[in-house]
Amino acid sequence: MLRKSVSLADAIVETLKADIQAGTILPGTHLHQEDLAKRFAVSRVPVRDALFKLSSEGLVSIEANRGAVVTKLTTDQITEIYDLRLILECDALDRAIKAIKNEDLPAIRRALRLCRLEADGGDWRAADNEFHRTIYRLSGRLKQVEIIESLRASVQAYWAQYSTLATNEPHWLEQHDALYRCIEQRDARRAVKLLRTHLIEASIKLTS
Amino acid sequence: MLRKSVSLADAIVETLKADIQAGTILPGTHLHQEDLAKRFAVSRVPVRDALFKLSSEGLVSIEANRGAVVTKLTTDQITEIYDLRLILECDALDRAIKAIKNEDLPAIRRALRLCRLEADGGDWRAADNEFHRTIYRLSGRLKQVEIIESLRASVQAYWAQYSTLATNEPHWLEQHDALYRCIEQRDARRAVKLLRTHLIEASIKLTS
DNA sequence: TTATAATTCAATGTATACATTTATACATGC
DNA sequence: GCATGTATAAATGTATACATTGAATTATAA
Repeated sequence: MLRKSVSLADAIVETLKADIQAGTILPGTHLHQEDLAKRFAVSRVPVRDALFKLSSEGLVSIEANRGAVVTKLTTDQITEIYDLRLILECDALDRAIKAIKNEDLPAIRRALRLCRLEADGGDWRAADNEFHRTIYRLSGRLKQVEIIESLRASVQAYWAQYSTLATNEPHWLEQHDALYRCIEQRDARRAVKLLRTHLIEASIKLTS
Repeated sequence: MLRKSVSLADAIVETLKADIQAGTILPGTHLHQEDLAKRFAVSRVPVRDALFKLSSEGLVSIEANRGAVVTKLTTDQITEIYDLRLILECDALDRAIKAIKNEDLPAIRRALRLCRLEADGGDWRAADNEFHRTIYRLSGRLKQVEIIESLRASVQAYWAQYSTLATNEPHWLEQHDALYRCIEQRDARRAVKLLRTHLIEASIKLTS
């Protein structure tokens, strides 16, 4: 259950993050230190460390003397996050395309292939994240990518109900393909436009 | 030395943050848990909590089993942060002006007065932060404001050498006044343009 | 009955003690 | 002389025990 990565706290972070994003632990759930310590068979100390780290990514909200709660977002907050993603991801994509080299393309193609592979049944959300992260990283803006990752992680839980990409959003795969073609041709303008549409669609779907 | 806010960890966070941003503790400094515990006359536990919280704001970087270091930024990283601030703050300002009501103006004027008051000798950076925060909050985008605050805090330490605003940047006060007038007249376009200039100037000054 | 105050219990916050990891110094081999 | 390996010290990671806070419950008074 708990494969020790480097510290117990990190392992707990990974496990809880997966649970939250998979919808196993729902937003609003109170996370008792004692319970978690029992579940992972560790003391409360690494559990506390883990909760702090999760709070830094915005996945849980900690209130002094009152414990941690899995962050619950209103539709307004989800909209805000998607607006922020729109700004930051479009900028990162634009910069990435302007900085990209031919030798970077195979990595993107690989991520793209993984998306198709995981589209139904598999963990398509993780694959989707990996695809976008791979691209954004090429912008060289690590802080920006970090913030984007955090924002993406925050809304991840609210996609939990859509277990398969293929049945729910069949055209998303085509959008990914189209995005790749734009990147290949260094057509930043069109790529950004695609991403914009992609994100707006997602935002609407999630808040209605 | 340590006025207990709500938890010891929070009090330590406040103190260390002030030290880092004032330049008392320089970027790159290694923060030993034991030393800090001794300094604040507490155990290592709240110190660890505090370090985690500071890391979530990006002020310190933690590596497993290797401790915490006050985040040291390259000029490229500072530039990146200012680019991000440019995007996020301009957007927040635009939204704020479009949402602002007449009853919100006194609070801004008060913050503006404080800026003039602290311009030489006093803590002008805190006053400046408060001024901008007051405005941005009116956008109703709390997550965005939070990210902006975090980014502002990250570069704060690098302004430590400029102890007084009045002697170093006399025209900043006028820029603040001008910004307020734009807000008063709901001239979002011009306000954003001013802020843009303001931030670009700051970025250049800090990275050259 | 309702409101308020005291009590109790459960949760988090903190301290101390132990375990593990990392880095330094020194020794040993080639 | 340089590289490798081992031993030692110092730091962080973790466990256990205690202190404090907050919430629920009961008791009391109006």
